[in-house]
Amino acid sequence: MAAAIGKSLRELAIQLSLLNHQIGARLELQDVDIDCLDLIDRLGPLSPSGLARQAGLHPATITGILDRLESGGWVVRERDQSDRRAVLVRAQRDRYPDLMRLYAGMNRSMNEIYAGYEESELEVIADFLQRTANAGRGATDALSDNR
Amino acid sequence: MAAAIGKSLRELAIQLSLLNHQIGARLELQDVDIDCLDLIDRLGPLSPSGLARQAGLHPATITGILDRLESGGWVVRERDQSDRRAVLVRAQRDRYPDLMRLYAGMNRSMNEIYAGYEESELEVIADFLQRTANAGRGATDALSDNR
DNA sequence: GCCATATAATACGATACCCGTACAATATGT
DNA sequence: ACATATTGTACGGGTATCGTATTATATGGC
Repeated sequence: MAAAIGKSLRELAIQLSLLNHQIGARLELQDVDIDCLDLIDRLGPLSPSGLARQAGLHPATITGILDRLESGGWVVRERDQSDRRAVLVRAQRDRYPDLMRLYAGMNRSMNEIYAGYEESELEVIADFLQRTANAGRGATDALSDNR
Repeated sequence: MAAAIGKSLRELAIQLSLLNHQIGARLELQDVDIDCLDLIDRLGPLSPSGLARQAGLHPATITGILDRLESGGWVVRERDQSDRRAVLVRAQRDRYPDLMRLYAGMNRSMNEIYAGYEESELEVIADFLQRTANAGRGATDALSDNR
């Protein structure tokens, strides 16, 4: 059973990655841009260097990514009040509908899937996904730390 | 609860994507290369054009990806017997240990997670993941079809 | 307060990637 | 048999990523 989950998980990973790619193409963004936008949205306003650490990318690469995201109106760069060298990147919520429209098909399918489960089962699933995401973060950090 | 799952799912997607990136970097491969290798392994020997369709990429892009995968010994290109224009790409299983070693950390964490669930719960989870992967494929296809 | 050092973000240039087009080889249909 | 379609790849252009250098600001020692 563990093997079946592993298999589905890998399959899920690649499918979500391909979906990400398609959505990125529609918005004239790279897939990594969408990833970064998600990180910015989730981890709140943060600095380019902080984002670089989270995404495991070179700071100079982040500059290019932010240029694209900013010129598309997805984020804004603000001066940090307390440290005038620093920049705070903030997601522009009013741009969200454009993203959600592209996720609409996926969301609809997911709602149908949710409908087929008991609340208690959904709880188990949510917990599992959270644990798995944390495991992914741990494994990623371990790889990037050990050089 | 559905919202919690959606949140965790997005988080999981990005974490797995970042893990993919780290692993790709260790193997001197692009992230998309790993995705393609996975597709080749899962969908069996298939043609470059078939792979291009599955991955939503331009055929010429696939050529470059296969060049990298082949020079690294991850896949081989074989002539198709029945159609001499065509090529069959086959994954090289003897290269798998090198991949698994990089996934070792993630696999260990996953095994710990599995251990915390009943068999019946794992069944629910496996089923959910499979459905979600299918939903992802459907949503991706819908986006790439509609232009 | 002053100066050396550290840190943040980005500009710039080199390398590599992705894709549109062209092309050679082979298959298919009339 | 010959026109057309299809497969895979070579080639060139535009662009992304990253290493390094640079500018601006912060921090710590004296």
